[in-house]
Amino acid sequence: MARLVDVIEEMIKQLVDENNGSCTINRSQLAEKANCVPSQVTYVLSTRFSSGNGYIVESRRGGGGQITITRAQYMTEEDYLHQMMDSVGNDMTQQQAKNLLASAVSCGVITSKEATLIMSAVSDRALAKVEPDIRSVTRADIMKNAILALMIT
Amino acid sequence: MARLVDVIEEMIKQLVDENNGSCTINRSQLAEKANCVPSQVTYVLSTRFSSGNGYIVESRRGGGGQITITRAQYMTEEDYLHQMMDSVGNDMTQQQAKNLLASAVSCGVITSKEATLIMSAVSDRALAKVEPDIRSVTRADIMKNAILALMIT
DNA sequence: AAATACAAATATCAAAGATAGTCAAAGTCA
DNA sequence: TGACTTTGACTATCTTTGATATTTGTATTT
Repeated sequence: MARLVDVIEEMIKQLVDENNGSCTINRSQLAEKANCVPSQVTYVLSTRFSSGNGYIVESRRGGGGQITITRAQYMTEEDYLHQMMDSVGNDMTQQQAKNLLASAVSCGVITSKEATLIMSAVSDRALAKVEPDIRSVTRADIMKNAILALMIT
Repeated sequence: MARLVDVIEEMIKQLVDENNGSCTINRSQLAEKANCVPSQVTYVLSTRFSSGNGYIVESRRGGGGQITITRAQYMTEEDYLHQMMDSVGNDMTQQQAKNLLASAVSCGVITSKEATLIMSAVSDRALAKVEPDIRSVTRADIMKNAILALMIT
């Protein structure tokens, strides 16, 4: 009963790992392997492999079309944090925060302890008493401040 | 004729015990087992498994959604962090937060980077959009979650 | 060679489905 | 009476699916 998104995310990460940080896939073929519709792959790419997550995704349509996923590796810590900052919009869900931090940890930009700390600060639990309609905005504010703190330390 | 809350609390605690201090549940399924509405589970989690009670609760909505409950295991700086936790009341000013963190740093319980991180999360700036009358309460909530995070890392 | 038509991909977007959270009203108990 | 519990309707978030749009390569026509 594993989530499809997790399965696909894992498949892509493995391909990237196996190929020295970059892989090229055919969307329909991958979808067939994962037994899902092609747009599901697009969804996974946009939620788990965005630039805020430290990946570059390039694609081409038409005959012989393909998608190339590259893990950004020659990025300085400062650049990474900068991208991270940019990818935090006006608001942010708990899940988005978790994904963002997980990627930063796996890139070695922050420690898992730091990630846990930040996550604890932006969790729904911590923000329970903040009015629901500004919670996501507050989460984003806290996240941005935290990233800033990481930059200057 | 035990109360529902007690039944559910016991079920969850047993699961946590059986699984090495951490378990993942499906809210609806647990509710069905306990023969109650799903929101009752949420109620139990918020009244009996709060961070003040030494538990961390994380959740995810949507397909394959789930709730993970983890019991905090205190480590070497247990006493200090515990005291720290106790000293955070219901609410907390920015200055109080700063003082608390400063002493923790000087005791070597946390690094100054960690302190900066936490401070950034509870700063007035990060909480600017939270209504003033619940800002201090929110700050205290975040601080308690952060201390808890330090305990389990 | 340029224009056109067609086929072969990927992208987009919105609806439907699957969970969990919120909130307030009603119930219960000391 | 007041604090805690129980319930359920409504909301928020995340995933899955599929119809439609867009882009690109290639074959065909002029």
